[in-house]
Amino acid sequence: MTQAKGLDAWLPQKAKPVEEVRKAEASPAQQPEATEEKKRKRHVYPPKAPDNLPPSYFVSATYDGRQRKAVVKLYEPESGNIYFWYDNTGHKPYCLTNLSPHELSTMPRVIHHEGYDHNEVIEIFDPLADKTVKVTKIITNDPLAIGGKPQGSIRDIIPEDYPKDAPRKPEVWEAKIKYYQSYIYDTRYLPGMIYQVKNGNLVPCVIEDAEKTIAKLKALFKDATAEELEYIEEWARLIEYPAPKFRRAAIDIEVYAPLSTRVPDAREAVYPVVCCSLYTSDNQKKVLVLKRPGIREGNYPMPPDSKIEYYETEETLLRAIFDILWDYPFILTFNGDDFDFRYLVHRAVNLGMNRNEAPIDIGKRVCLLRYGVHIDLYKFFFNRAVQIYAFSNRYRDVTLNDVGKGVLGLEKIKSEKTIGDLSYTELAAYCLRDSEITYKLTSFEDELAMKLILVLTRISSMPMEDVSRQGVSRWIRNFMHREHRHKNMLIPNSEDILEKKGKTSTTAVIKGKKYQGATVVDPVPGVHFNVAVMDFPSLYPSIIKVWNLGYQSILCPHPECRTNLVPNTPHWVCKRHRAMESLLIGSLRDLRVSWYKSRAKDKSLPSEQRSWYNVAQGALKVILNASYGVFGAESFDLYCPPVAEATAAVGRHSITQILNHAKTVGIEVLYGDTDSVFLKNPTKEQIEEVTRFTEHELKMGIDVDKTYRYAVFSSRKKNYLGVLEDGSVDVKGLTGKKKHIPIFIKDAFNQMKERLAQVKTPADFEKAKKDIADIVRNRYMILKRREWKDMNELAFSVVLGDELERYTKTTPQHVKAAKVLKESGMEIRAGDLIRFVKTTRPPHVKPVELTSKNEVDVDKYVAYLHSTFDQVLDALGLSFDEIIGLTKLERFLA
DNA sequence: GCGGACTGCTTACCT
DNA sequence: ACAGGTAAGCAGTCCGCG
Repeated sequence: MTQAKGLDAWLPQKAKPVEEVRKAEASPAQQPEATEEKKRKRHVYPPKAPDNLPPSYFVSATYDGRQRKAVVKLYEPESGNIYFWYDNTGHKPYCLTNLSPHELSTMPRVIHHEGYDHNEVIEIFDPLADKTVKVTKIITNDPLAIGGKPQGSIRDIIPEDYPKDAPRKPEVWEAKIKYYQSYIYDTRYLPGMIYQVKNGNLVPCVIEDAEKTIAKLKALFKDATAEELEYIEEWARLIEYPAPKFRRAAIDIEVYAPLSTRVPDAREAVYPVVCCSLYTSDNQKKVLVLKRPGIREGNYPMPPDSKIEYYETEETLLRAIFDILWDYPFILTFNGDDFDFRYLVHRAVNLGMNRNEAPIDIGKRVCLLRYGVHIDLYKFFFNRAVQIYAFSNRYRDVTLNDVGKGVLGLEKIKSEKTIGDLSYTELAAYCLRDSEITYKLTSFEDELAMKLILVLTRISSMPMEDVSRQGVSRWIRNFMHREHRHKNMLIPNSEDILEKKGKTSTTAVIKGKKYQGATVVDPVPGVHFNVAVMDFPSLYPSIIKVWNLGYQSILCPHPECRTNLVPNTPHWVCKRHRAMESLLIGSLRDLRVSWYKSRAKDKSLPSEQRSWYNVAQGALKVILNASYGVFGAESFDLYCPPVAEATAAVGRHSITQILNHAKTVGIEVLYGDTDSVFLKNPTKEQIEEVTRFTEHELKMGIDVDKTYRYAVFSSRKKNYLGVLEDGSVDVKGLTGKKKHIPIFIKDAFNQMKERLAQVKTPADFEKAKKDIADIVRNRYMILKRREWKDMNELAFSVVLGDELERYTKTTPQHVKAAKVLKESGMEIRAGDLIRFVKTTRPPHVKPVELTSKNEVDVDKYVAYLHSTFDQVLDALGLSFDEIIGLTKLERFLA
């Protein structure tokens, strides 16, 4: 390890002027102005890292087919450039097999394979067999020789050519790992971390400030074993090291299309690219526009300090765009994988340009850049885990408009016209807004999104391109794979885990599920004052830690472990060895709970640092929340159903124990779900008793998460309303909060919510009840008199979960409405939000746009209002029918 | 032929 | 392509009813 120099410039904790810290060793970034000649050259030869490169971030790794080497993309933040460092360790692609070298020598298609290099016998620990074994390592000169070709890959040849009557099954391991991942694991390089090139070698930088913090933080974990502490330290290093400023550009293109209802096909690229906007971290706001006959300039207002550049031909426009892609180390798009970049490449080819002029590599699903890192924010914001935990559901439709609105409060420019009808300034403003939103999605809250991607890059050991596109199960798989390689453990094949450890033994409550999940306690209906909510922080990760769960440890081969049973299951857990997953997940959990959660809230820290800790704890939350689920997901490479089942079983056992204990010490439990219990008006001693009991009996921490001034329960599970001491209101599961209901009803619900927030004592309720009755009566009258302002208020908005033609079993209302829209010429796709109104005449639904006031089925809306409010009203002792003035007889008849 | 009881499908939510 | 549990509304089916 070497000491970093000149790093202070991008340490968030020390904002010194750049000049002050710039060291005498000149940065290689100071390149002379590129001439046309040089520009063309760099299109062929990307910038190679010099023998000595100042501290730079490992942002990506890939395989260079021409040089047959792994290549690392390094981002040097002072110059803002990317440098390519080519492997100099001689690392080669390989896979493992149980066949002996002798057996391999009888397989000509393997040993005479054009990519085959040699083989050697190695010793490795087999986690399923729980012993060290000898396997043969097949080394090749080309990753494609192992796998990836449609036919003739070694991983396919071995099972094909091995004698069928042989006594054992031929096995091939680790043949599906991408080569650059294999390279990253074996070299122990950590993507996202800081490296220097010294005399041609890539060496890690040590950041003293971060190391000091790590040393300090380690002291907090007094109960941790030495092994656990090592893991905690490694995770902490990945998170404590500083982030750079990311020099980046958001881009967006517009394509001329004769029909406004259809998106131009990116593979055909028949229409011209007419516009490209650029919004960058160095404050460029630029729009490149194609000159076309008959287009007015117009005078649509452009943002100040933005500028328009006109291009006479499409070729020159495309070249200018490609130059941008050679300039910026990070390029942001919204759906660039599927549209912008694909279109640009095909369009360039259609125009007769040389394919290599476009610095874009097109894959099946992704488009990567030859030079920098392309981050497609559509993919990142589409990620469910990111959507829920990192952006707390602030958007729901993954469109630029909706994400921009939900996260930034910034929307697209609305326009009724088609691209061809816009004046130059209208087009430019429209296009620029799109890249502005795209850029700001990464800059808001102190660059939260970029930092999140960086932290996830480090945790998962994946290139930034991959981490921003792939799901949480890939992140988890990759850090587990990394750990296997670091410990010289064979990475088992999924089928072998399943075969050895088997399936599940409990019965799920829900038909079609694989095993039984969490317990939900029946709520005690009514209004309850002073409710303490106690919960286990990260229950499932804690269980995985405390119970030593992992695919190796569950149902292990040792006889003496068979008595170590998981409650309510026939599964036992290993007592001999610590499972790797238990260590990885447990240490990550402890670090989040004992360090990052509180640091993110620590007001004594500078705000930049607090925001960094907030990013970190959010990233850990995303991963921890998924860390149990992945074991029950077939798509996960270390899929092991008994592990998932055991985790859930211990969870049920834990909450049940608390319930029973609370009963014996006389605490009333009002409700509980998975990892929480709601206690009615508990004394301090009672809370202490519950805490003591769980820590002692269950070996897990529990705390009071929040206390409600009062909470309202109906008899429905996962449905309640709680008012916190500061007057803020938690609404859980109630229809009034669901996003598909008409605003007309939601508004009334929110009025009620606000009124309930005012209630402080049981006595306050009487007045509140009258006001709530008024709110309901008012809505009812508006409906009956058809006095609503706008049809949009009555629209239900439901997401079309699947393509229209795939609804074969039933035709739900939103599908009926979607079909009507399709008839009228609209393009309807899975994921679209369908807005419809309930009408009196069959088929009883109509898209909002097509509905007039007199068609509305008012009674249906009254019924919906009724059911929405009933969830709260019965607990308050109110009746919807009485509020709207029905007599007892009328109610009986109704 | 109609209506109620029932099951299944679909979406949105909770942890 | 992380899991299971719950609520709600509607679509579709079955069965009884002289």
